[in-house]
Amino acid sequence: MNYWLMKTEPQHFSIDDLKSSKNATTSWEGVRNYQARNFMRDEMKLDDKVLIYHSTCKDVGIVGIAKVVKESHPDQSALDIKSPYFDIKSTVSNPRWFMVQVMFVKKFDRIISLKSLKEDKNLTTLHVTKKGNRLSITPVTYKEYNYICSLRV
DNA sequence: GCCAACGTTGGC
DNA sequence: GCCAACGTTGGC
Repeated sequence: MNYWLMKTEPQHFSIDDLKSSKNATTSWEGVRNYQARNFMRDEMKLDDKVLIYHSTCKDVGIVGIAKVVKESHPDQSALDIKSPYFDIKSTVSNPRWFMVQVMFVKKFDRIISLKSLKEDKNLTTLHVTKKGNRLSITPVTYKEYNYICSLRV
């Protein structure tokens, strides 16, 4: 099993929005970065665990856990001309963008702030603590995942 | 709103 | 293939 961190902007789609979604499940649409796409398309497998991270907001950090419930399939929003994620270069026969579906697992009792992640000596290898990190989906090691879960319930 | 860091585009 | 220009991300 693999472990991941996925960023979301809570003013757009928060962990509470995920929890209150139908079946507590959402399609992770709108990723338009090749590296992040490749993780979803090639490496994210059923039941992989996902740390949900809130970015570009007042309280930045990891807020809870989700899991993969459907593996890679084409991101339909790229084909929808009315979608903000529309991409003219993506077609039905040759889709450019892929997504997975994730399901809410739990919300932590409180956020694990970016500040505390950065200060934690056990998490110096976590991608999100590194300067200039912009990738919206990053792999997390089993060790990092377990450690982060041990910080919160 | 600022700005550093990074990704993408396109001319050459 | 190089690289400058531009666009985006995201913390602060």
